[in-house]
Amino acid sequence: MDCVIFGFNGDQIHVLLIDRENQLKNVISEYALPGNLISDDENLDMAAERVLKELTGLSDIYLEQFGAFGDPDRIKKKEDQPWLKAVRSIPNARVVTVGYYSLIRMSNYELNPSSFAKNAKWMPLNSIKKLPFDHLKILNSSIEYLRSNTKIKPIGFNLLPEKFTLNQMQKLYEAIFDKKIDNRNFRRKIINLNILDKLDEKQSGVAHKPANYYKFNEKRYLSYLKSGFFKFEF
Amino acid sequence: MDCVIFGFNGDQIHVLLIDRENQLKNVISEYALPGNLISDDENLDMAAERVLKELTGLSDIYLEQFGAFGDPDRIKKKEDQPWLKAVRSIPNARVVTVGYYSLIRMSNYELNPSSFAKNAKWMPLNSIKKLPFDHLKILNSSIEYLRSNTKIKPIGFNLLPEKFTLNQMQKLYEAIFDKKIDNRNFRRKIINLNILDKLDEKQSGVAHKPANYYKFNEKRYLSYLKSGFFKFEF
DNA sequence: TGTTAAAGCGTAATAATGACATTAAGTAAA
DNA sequence: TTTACTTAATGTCATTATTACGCTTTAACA
Repeated sequence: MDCVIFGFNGDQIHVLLIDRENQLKNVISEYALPGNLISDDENLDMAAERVLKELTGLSDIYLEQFGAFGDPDRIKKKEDQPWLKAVRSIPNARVVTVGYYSLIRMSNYELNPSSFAKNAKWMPLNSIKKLPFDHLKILNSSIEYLRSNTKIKPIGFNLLPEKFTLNQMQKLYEAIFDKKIDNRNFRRKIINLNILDKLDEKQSGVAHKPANYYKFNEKRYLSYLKSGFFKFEF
Repeated sequence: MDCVIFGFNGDQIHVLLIDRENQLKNVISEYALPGNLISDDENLDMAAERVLKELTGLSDIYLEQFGAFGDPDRIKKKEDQPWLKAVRSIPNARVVTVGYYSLIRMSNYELNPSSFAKNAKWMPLNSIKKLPFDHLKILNSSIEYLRSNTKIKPIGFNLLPEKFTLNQMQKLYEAIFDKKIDNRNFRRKIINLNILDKLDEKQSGVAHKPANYYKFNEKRYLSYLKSGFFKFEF
């Protein structure tokens, strides 16, 4: 099971990668998607939750399965062999992996490091060019999934701060779709969905007109998240 | 790997189920989703294609992965034990399965039976109440997936005859969404998508105004199918 | 030749979308 | 204290999409 953990810092989408064992620094990429084997007494979702918890200390986070990957040669790259030999009891065993993706608030993670955390790192999505095994394929697949999901389900709850401005939210959507959005149309659309509550609070200390803060109306957010439809395109 | 193979007969959605070994007729449900283990030299998609081919003789059919299922107790139901013992070398081994779904023209299948085929059977979706293992869960998940997919991608290419009337197509959509659709609005919408070519041919022998036949414009159909957006709701 | 049944056209009211420009509210610098 | 700067926030119009309908057409068949 492998996890693609997306985070947002107000500007760019990032992905949480873990540093592999130190002695293997000579392999092409030292960073990989966090993942783990599934133990006998847990189901797939539980395994994904466990990895996320161990890594970030967070639970109750949005987590969704987006695909299974089982090319016979997914662990056959030459440069991956040393690591496999060091870590796996049967290095060449056929392994099928299930991909999960999660959306988390980067700041949350930075505030709650856990045992694993010192070996993990946020990487800007755009800068990730190499990953071991088929992790690049898995990552690309997760992005595709994230995009098409974002078109039909609300997101942001786990990516934005508790209170946020509409502009921050717009930036998030722009980062995901890699596309500029008209601010007036964005506002109209997001507000008409009725998933946001306008707070009685403004930015302060900024050298321009302060923006109003909003928060998600959790009830409506969740009902959209489940029942599912929703069209969000620009 | 398990396959949910949907078929349409002009009226109801059906699912292709296979009869399990004869000696086990005393188990609660004799029919199950077709599936197979994945062999060492094939990837997941290939395994699904193989099962579909063996079962129906068809290839080049729409086939999509919709999820992985790995509850530790998915093969622990009491009534499933005799079958497992008879068929599996390690009956209690933890097994994760990957679900694929496929859409095929029922008539095509009936015309091209193959080795397996005599043990397989089309069941109307609505009548399937019991299945072994977690196959009911897998089936339900596939239906959900089919529905939400149908909202954003064209379907019908593999479910309808080569030539079909708009009414047949409408019936298909009505069957999938289990909902009546206004015929005038349906027509307008589907026609404006530009995925249909109107043929110079009509129904004959019907006791009412004969309907025009249409076929899919494969090029545009495929481009929608891949690039993906599209909104089809009523 | 009239009855029946589905095909297929049309339209009017309403809702959603896309494209576009200006004013408002703060800080900071002159 | 005035001015410059920066981002927030709002409004409108033309176009397109949606919903909810009614009516005419074309065949078979009695």
